[in-house]
Amino acid sequence: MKKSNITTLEQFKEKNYGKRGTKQRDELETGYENFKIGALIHEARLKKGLTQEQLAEKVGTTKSYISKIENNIKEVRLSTLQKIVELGLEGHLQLKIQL
Amino acid sequence: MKKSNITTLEQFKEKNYGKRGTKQRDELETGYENFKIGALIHEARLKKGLTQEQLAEKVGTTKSYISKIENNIKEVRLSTLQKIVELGLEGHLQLKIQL
DNA sequence: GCAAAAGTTTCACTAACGGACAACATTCAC
DNA sequence: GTGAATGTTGTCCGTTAGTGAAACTTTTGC
Repeated sequence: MKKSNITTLEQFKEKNYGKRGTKQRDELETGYENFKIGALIHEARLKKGLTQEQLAEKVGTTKSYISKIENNIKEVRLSTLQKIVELGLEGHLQLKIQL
Repeated sequence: MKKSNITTLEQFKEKNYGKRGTKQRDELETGYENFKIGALIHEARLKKGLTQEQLAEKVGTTKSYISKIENNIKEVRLSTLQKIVELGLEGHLQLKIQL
């Protein structure tokens, strides 16, 4: 495990993604493209300061699967994506259609 | 086809969903839940004044499948949802994660 | 440089699901 | 009521999302 002068998760997140409550810190969005979902999850995971293994455990899957999703090797099912976001990232998934 | 005093599609859409450019007319969003995606597509389709069959044809699928999606009998694949939104509804799909 | 942690890739496997097709039901205009 | 248009439902099948474990590579701390 990497050691640094940062001791709390909050410090980590604030340093890398700004203070809590800012859009930059709390919100991640993308126009949908297959190959961007991986990046979305990847970023969200880092913002939460989690390793793939930790995320996997919270969701009830394996780190190898998380890796494949982040690298867009497997397409995620919407229901699985929801599990990852809600259980793993403790966030909320939102869907928007612009006509 | 139902006949009425409305003669153009634009009139239909304006009457039922407001003027172009308004949020009410152009935007549909939902916190992700399985059973809400159907309603989202259903609403978007009506806003566009399309039948299930017309939508299906534009996307390259069948009306029976569209029906099942709208009624939440089948979960849509993300890639298929994208096709429906972009090809069928001529809209744009957006995905957001709230942490 | 070394070791440990984190991430990637491969392989084998299969239950579950997406999506097609055709038949059926409903709604609507007249 | 009747017929045409629209929407729903049952059945079926090929594809694939997801598992699990192991081997491998990259990154990191010291």
